[in-house]
Amino acid sequence: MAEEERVEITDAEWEIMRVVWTLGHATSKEIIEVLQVKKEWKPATTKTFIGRLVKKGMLLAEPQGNKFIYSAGISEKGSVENAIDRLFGQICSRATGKTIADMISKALLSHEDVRLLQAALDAKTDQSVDVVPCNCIPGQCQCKNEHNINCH
Amino acid sequence: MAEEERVEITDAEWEIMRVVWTLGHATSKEIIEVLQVKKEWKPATTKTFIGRLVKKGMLLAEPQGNKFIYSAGISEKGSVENAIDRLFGQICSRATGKTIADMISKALLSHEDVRLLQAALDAKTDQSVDVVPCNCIPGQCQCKNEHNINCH
DNA sequence: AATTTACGATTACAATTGTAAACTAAAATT
DNA sequence: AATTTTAGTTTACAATTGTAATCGTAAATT
Repeated sequence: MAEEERVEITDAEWEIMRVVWTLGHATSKEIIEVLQVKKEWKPATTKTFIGRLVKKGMLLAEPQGNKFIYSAGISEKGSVENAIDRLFGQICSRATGKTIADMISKALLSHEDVRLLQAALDAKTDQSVDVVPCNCIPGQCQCKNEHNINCH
Repeated sequence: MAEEERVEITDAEWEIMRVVWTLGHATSKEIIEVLQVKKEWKPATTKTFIGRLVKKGMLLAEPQGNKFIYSAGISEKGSVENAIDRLFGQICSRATGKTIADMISKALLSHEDVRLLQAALDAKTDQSVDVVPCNCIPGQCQCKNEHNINCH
C-alpha cells in the first residue's frame, strides 16, 4: 500500500537517495565515496544530507556495530511519480502532450523502452479527448472564445 | 538564437510566469487577480514575486503611464525544457523510458497529442539502443557484471 | 597503551524561498 | 482640495537548502 510519500526531496537529497536506491543499502563510506567522485562533495557535506534524510525518514539507518547501514525509506518509484506530478503541475495541462513528445525525441531509449512507450500509447488511443482544457487561468478559460487570447 | 536560459525558476515564480505566458502581457492587477483566485495569494505576495522576476530579467516591465505592462523575458518553451532536463537529470538514465511511459499512461491527452506522440516514437524506433547505461554511480557502472548489484 | 582514524552528531552560515506587511508616490474619486 | 485607492518599492522574517567545519567517541593501528 504505497507508503505515505508527500515528502519533498531536494536536488542534493536526490543524489543520496539515488545511490541508496541503486545499491539497495550502503554504508556512509560508500555513499560518501560515490558523491565525492560524482559531485565533488566533501565528506562532511554528504554526512549532512544523510543526517537530514534519516531525520525525515527517507533513509533508514540500521545499526550495524557502532555504525549504520542505510537503506531507502521511500521508494524510487513513488518519488519519481511525485517529481513527475510536480513537473506537470507546473506546466499548462494543454501542453502536456507536446512536452512528453519532446521528451521522447530527446531521450536515449532502448528497444525495450520503445516497446513500452508504444504499449502505453496504444492504451491511450481510445481514451484521448478532443480538447484538453487549459489550467493556467482559473475557471478553465476557453481562451480564444472567452478572453480572446491564445492559450497555447 | 534561444536566449540564455540557465535561470532557475522556483515553484512560486512559475505561477507568475504561467499567467504572463498565457496572457502574453499583463498588468500587476491582472496577475494578482488570477493568483488570488488560483493560489489564494495575498496581493503583497504576488507583488514580491513580480518584483523578484523583474530583477532577474525573467519578466519584462514596459512602462505604461505610471505603471507597467509585464511580459515574459524568458520563453515558456525554454523554461519547460530546463525543467525537463532537471527532472531527467535526477532520475537514473536507465529509467527514462519507463518514466515517460508512466507519464503517458497518466496524462490526459487529445487525439492530436496522441498523433504527436506516435510521430515522436516512430522517429525513435531506428535510433534506440540495446542498453541504456546507468548514471547513478560514477564510471557508468556495468552493475551486475562490475559490482554485482542490481542497477534498476 | 597511545595514537590515529572513522563515523555520527552538533554547530555554522549565507543564499534562497515563501509569505506578507508597511511605506511611498501618483492617480482616481468624492 | 481632501481622501481613498493603486501600484511599485522596501523591509521582514522564518524555513529550507547547499555547503561545510568541528567535536566526541568508539574502533583500529602502531
